[in-house]
Amino acid sequence: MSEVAEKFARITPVPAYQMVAEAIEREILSGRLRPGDPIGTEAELVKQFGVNRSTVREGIRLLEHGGLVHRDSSRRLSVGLPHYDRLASRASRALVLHQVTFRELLEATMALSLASIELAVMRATEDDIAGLESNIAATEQVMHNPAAVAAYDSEFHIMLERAGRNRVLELAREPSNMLIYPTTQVAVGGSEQGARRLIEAHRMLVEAVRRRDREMARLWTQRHLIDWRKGFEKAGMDLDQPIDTVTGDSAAGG
Amino acid sequence: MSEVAEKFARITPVPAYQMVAEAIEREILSGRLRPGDPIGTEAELVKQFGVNRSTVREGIRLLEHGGLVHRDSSRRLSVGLPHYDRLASRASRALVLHQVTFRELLEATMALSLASIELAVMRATEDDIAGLESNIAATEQVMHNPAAVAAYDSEFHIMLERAGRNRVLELAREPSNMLIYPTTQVAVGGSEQGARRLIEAHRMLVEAVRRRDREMARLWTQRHLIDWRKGFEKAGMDLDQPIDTVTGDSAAGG
DNA sequence: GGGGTTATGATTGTCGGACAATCAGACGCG
DNA sequence: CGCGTCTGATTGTCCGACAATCATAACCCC
Repeated sequence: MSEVAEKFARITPVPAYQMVAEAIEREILSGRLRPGDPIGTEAELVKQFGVNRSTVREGIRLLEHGGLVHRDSSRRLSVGLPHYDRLASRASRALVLHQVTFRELLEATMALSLASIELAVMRATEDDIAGLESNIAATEQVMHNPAAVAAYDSEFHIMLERAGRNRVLELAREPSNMLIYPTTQVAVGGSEQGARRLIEAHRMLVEAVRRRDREMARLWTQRHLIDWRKGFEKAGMDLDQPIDTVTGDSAAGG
Repeated sequence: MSEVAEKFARITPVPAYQMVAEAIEREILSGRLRPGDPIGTEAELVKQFGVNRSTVREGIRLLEHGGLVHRDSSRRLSVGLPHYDRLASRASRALVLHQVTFRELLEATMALSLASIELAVMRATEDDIAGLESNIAATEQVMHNPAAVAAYDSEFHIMLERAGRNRVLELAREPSNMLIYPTTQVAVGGSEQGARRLIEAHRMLVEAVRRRDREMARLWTQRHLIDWRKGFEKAGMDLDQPIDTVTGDSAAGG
């Protein structure tokens, strides 16, 4: 943006494997290749691009890693829809590397959750609500297991935001979701009181959604998150500390 | 979450190149390798892992693509901090592939911008404000060039959110930012009136930040986004249409 | 004829070796 | 000290090869 206009463009020799990747990527992004369409075999790509198989393979690896292409049963290549999870896991790793603090996570989650819940209040269907309720029931079953509670909590909020029918927000939330999960475990772990309050909050959130009561939904979202913070503080953690202790391989996912 | 406990774990033969990538990734994520640290040459990695160079290369390509490792001048490998841009570009590509609509983008942007601006009101420094002001000055210089205005607008909002000092939010916003940019160009393009209103809104936002006036900041953020939507509608686009028309290679970036 | 089994070919993952181009660093020269 | 040159190291790309696996077709048995 604020750069001086330079006389010559920078010379950047682009390696062949990268050109292979970009060529396929362009086809996909332009819509000429649609998700599910088969891409040729490696041998075919070798012929098409006129490069060696090693080069093709290096190029394909890039797309495969990014989720743009995907190997279904057997190992044939086909165009895939990169799911948010994949991007999210990478994004949350980046957040860990950047040493974000719990405070940042909390602030962002507060804003995103409030936005999500408002949309959910507007748009949730009966099916959405039924799903949320069965999640709550399942949570009650495992109330004594902090890890399981945290897992169901994570699922609950994902379902909730899906009910809001906004995929941009969904994608925006997911990296933080993955960071929240391990900390919820810590926050709930202390006492059974924690799990109880969590379930109550979930129940009130569903009730608010059912009544289309926006203010009630906002209120309980805030309470829920404040509880989360308190549980976290009670566990002796510092809000302004980077999140790198808790985040084990559990969040990595296959 | 809702799966039955199975007796045996699924058998997933992990290719060697992937193990190479994961091994290096673990070292980085665990902190034993810090950003900037050199990773060995390909030959060294070949010796360490006991696999062929082609295999090592395929593995490295993955990390390199994800930004976890990075080749500085010459082409030596070193650990890199994946910057949000890189993730964001991939995320916004995913959004396009999923055919999100302008309405989704607008809703999410509204929520995220309001959160950003509130933090910016709290935390912006004199330097931040000076930067924003010089951006506005620069925008005025190019008022007649919609593309340039859109570019400065994008920069403005990035600076604004950076002033909020919350990297989680920053990462959450960036994918949508990249989608907004091309549409701003469309929205402003119609009349010079559009650019004028945009600059006015920016000015009021900076003023609000300077006065630490949260309500004023929220108000002008909303106005700014409503203007954006109106400009967009005036250009004859449909809010509930997927965003795939405008999103050219301009957003891809090197 | 249908269901299971076996051969066959295609495809991928991995390997070893090779070479040109390029870069870092040493060397020599003015 | 600045400059060109040389040398070794490193990367990008290529070739050819082989075992393991998968898809498919041919086969056989009931």
